[in-house]
Amino acid sequence: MSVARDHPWDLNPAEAIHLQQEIKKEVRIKWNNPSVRMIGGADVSYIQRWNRAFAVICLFEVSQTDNSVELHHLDTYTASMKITYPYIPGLLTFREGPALETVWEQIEDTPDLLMFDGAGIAHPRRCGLAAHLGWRWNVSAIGCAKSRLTGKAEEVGLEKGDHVPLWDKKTQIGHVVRTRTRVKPLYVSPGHKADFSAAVEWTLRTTTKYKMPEPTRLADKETKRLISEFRQ
DNA sequence: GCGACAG
DNA sequence: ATCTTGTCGC
Repeated sequence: MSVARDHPWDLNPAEAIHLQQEIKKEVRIKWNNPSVRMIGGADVSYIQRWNRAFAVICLFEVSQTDNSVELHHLDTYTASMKITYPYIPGLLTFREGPALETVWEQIEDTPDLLMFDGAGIAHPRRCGLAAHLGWRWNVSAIGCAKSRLTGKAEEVGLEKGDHVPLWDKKTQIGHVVRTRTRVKPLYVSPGHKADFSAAVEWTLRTTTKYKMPEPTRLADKETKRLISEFRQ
């Protein structure tokens, strides 16, 4: 797939923050996908001592059955590269973006939705990983983070499917979503070309027996497999 | 000034 | 996120 909007990745933190503030103005949280036929899950793992990242996007075909869906794994695309950018809270995209984009460029068919392990607009400048890369690649994207970057929420119910809004001051930025009963909830937010409902619904629809949705869960598993192959 | 802080 | 030994449970 092609990159719709380009910009340099090697920005210092002040420049990166300024760019996020510009991108934020162009991120659209409107869902306009009548049918979802293909979903991608994206994730990155590292070998710390080699400063090396392993990025994966797993593609799934979606078959609708009533309220739930079935996912059929189609393809796994991968990339590995040296990491130069440090982890700075709020600037994760500048660390993981280049590796993920190398994977994205190998994909031939446009997914209807991309799911990321990280924040969408639930970010101090509304420009988390899923918002930034969704905008750059001009694709619908949502963020499913395992922990909170920013925002406040009421306690969420214990049952699978329970969810409460996540707020920054008086502005909603996402939801806290219980994807498995009595298991730590996810922090779900729209990235780009997706709204709050689509983010929550597709997160729940694609979650089966683990807390993470299958697309990002498989992508994570594949990054770990790449690392174990690389090590030996 | 002091915590909080996706991965 | 990674590193890292053991432990508990299906």
